[in-house]
Amino acid sequence: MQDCQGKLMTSNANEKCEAFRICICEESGEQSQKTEKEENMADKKLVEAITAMEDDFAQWYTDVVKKAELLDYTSIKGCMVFKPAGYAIWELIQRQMDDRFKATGVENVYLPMFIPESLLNKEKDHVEGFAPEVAWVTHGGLQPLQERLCVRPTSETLFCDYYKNAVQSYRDLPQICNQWCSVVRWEKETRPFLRSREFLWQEGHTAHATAEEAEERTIQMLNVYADFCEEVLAIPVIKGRKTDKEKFAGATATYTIEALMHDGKALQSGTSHNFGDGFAKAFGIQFTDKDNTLKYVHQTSWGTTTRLIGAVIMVHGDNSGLVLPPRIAPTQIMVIPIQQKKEGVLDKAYELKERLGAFRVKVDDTDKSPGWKFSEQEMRGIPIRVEIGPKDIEAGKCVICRRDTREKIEVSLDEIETKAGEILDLMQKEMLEHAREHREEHTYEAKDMETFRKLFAEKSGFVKAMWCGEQACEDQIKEEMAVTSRCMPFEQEQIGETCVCCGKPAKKMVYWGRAY
RNA sequence: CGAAGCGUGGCUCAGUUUGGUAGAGCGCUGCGUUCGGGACGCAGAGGUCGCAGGUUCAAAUCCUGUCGCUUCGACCA
Repeated sequence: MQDCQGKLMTSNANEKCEAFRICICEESGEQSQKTEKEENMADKKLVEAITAMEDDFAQWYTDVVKKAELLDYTSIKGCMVFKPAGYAIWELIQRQMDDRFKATGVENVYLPMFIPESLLNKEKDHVEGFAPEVAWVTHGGLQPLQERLCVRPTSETLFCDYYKNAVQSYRDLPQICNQWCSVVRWEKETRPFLRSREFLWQEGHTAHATAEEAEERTIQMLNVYADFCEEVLAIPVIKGRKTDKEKFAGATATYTIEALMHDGKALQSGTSHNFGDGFAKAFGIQFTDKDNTLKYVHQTSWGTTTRLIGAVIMVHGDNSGLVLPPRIAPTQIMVIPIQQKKEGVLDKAYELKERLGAFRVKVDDTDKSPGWKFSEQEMRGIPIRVEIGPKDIEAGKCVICRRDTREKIEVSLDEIETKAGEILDLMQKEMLEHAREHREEHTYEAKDMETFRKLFAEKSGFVKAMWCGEQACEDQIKEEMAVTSRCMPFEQEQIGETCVCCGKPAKKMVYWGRAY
């Protein structure tokens, strides 16, 4: 402890102070009052490393992204380097989501990244929605192009162009395709993972013989997303339908999953659209049905993006950095040897790694101090670490420390595989529970405008309130307090009889919030 | 697109007001001592100061222009 005090004074590597403080509280409760002075200093110095989320959530977010080495900026605004730690998370998301897609009959395809302007222009609402943010290719080599090409902001038009030829008969339906790719939207303001000019995503596009079948697929994929978020990302979501004001350009209905971040702001985490036959009519996608009549197909599209990584950061992270749910943690277990130069310590660490081979496990055998390695593991969000040193080896045990609770658990070396598995499972489960508790605590109800205003002035979170269905009320609420309707949830509650804004008879209960 | 801030070794920044031999800490390399919550010593390497003009005997510093990044708003995944 004296040692650390000394370090506090002389070092400007700061996170250790926070870590030290927490360690004291854990190991011996009665010592907590003696360190008030140290705590002040620790709090002050910590700010330089990872900004406390209570002080400045946006800065905390950026700090975590940098400290966990997920991304790097490049010389182009809004275009990021996904570093190994960041890309590995995306790969795990991709793999697990893709498995769930395939289980519902989805096939993967790949379409070009360029869209001729004339093709983009075919569906009026669609082009109006995206025109302000498309990037254009005007030259091929040194020659100007006859027709400029848009870099896809989304691929509805390309899929339509493809389906137009691929679909002739009812026997060619349904078409259930998905592609993993990147798209470009020239955003003014960019933020790592949440809003970049080029981003990675998947976009599913389907064509069906009937409206019912299209609607069924739209909802089915929304459910896939919701289950994925909860089971894999440990993020609880609200499933619902977007109002007309918020729906996708060109869609007849947009469904969404909405998640609540730690700072109480909402994040649209995935959308599923039903296009009806609007695109089919604009693009002429017709088929001959069993009754020998020509019909238009009914289409859907659905997408999720690397924004999900931003959601994970903002739902689970804390002031020591990233906290990853085990299922998407590129490294689930970090084995940290103590006094690794002592005979047999490293060998034991490698042996543990072998035995934990069922998990994604690494040994930190760098020559950094153990304290450094602990902080590093925490900033990177690695779910559990295994501390192993001479004392442990002698006692035939090791210490497992959980990232989310920082609980230290002594485990006999004989049962490390089972224990590690149990702890990871428990952590995955409890992270979802904690996120759900947080959302419940930050979900409010308003029956009248006064309460509604007060809630958004004083609290941060979702507010459930009734709505008449008129866009005028949405506009007024947005104008007045920068709050938007997040969705009309599938699970409706009758909070009141009248619209929170205008007082006319209410049609739907709506989740309102400030969004990312 | 509006507002603010910032461009100086890999990183964070000082130096710019008042022009005069490019600095610090961290990181990096080597050797040694350490190791249960960001250890320490010694020795090293590394920068045409965002870019382009201009003023001057002399520019990181003054002038003009330009490019870029970050944050906050409006718009959007």
